[in-house]
Amino acid sequence: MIDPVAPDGSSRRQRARRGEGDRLREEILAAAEDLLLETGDAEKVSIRALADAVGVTPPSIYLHFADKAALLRTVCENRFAELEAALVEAAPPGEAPLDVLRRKGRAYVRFGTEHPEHYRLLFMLRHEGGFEDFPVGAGAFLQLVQDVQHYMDAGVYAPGDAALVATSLWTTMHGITSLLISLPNFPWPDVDALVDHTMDVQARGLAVDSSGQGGDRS
Amino acid sequence: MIDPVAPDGSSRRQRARRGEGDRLREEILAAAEDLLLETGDAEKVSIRALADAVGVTPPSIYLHFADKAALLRTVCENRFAELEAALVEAAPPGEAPLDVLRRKGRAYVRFGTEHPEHYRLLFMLRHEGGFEDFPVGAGAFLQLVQDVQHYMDAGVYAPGDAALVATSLWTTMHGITSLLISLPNFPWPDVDALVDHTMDVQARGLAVDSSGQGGDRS
DNA sequence: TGTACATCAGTGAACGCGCGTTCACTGATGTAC
DNA sequence: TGTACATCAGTGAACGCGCGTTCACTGATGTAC
Repeated sequence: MIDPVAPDGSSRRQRARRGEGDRLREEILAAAEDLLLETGDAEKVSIRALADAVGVTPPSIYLHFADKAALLRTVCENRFAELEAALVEAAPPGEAPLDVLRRKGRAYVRFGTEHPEHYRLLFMLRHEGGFEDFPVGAGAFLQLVQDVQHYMDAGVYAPGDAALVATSLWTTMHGITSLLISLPNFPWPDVDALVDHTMDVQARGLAVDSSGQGGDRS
Repeated sequence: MIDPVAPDGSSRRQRARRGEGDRLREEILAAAEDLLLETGDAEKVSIRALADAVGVTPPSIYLHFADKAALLRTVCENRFAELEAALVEAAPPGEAPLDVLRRKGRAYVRFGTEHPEHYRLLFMLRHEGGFEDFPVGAGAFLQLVQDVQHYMDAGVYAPGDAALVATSLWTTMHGITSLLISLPNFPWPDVDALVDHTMDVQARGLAVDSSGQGGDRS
């Protein structure tokens, strides 16, 4: 028996048993997540780096993914699911609308600052596809639209275009998150204070009693 | 005299006269802007592509820029100056505060959607530096802080932390701009309507008469 | 219980590519005498 | 006015690198007889 250590010291992975080939697939995906977190640079996630991290040769990756794009798409989907779960978990049902907004806002921004390169992959690179490319993300967005509609129907928000309002809320949260990621050394105020302030301003602006005009004018 | 056309058909640039070496520098910068616009991909702006676009060999670039990073930094600075000019021009002095917000918001978003890869270079890639890296950008931001402070002093906005409010306004505009760039095929509402709505909500949320609490609670 | 064989999870070497950058050089341009 | 020469704007060839991907292969694992 030969020690499974290559001459250069990098450890070589034990071969999966028959029928357990899918194990490598999961290991590759896990390594991609780790690499994104460790290097903080989506460009460093190369086929070769992944193979090295898992302890396997580059061609092995192609046993489990058609190409690099397919691999990254899978990583995206997993992260999207995690983001959606974080948002659902952040606001237990039955809470006051304004608190929901704050909580979800904070959770969204936290997700981005804790996994900056995952967030970059999801929302800061160019994605040509529309909704259909991100079924999970679409679900989370439609949930937000429904929430807004619900608040409008309940008389908490002024009546208006729920999709427009939801889009505005989402882009607002994204603005904070993505600039924190891109310009980490900008003289930021306290992040929670920024999120809370921004959400409060939005909440006041959307509330029925905030103006005599009743919703936006478009 | 030999025709200045290479065998492959690409045109070769006429050599600058003595003392006019800086002309190439300007041509390189112009080519970088063009390449960003045409390809829509900041990664395509390579030393080789630039040299080719200008009609020169790659080493010539190094006569005018220390390295690629220095070149891109110069491109950034130029674009920043243009963004700042667009913002100043968008809102002539003496206008009503709410209109100023709308106009500047629209101008900011338009700058981004018209020059997406320039915008990406400025705000969607990771920049390690703080204010000092972008003196022009810092100027534009401080201007915004002053505007907000001015509106607070004048009783238009509720009193509060002007820097916090300015940061919130900026991240809000950035959120719309950058998501439009990253996800062009998302089912966006009308962009102007989105900007106006978002700015109106912010304006209402910031106005003195929007709540009994008087400003943010932080 | 023993052996031939099909299957499956990988390997090893190589492909062509584009990249940033360096180095020794060339040849036109202007200047001094 | 003519010529030698310094200067300056570039060239041409090459460096080493890491990348995604392909291809023919190997060798351990389980199964059929």
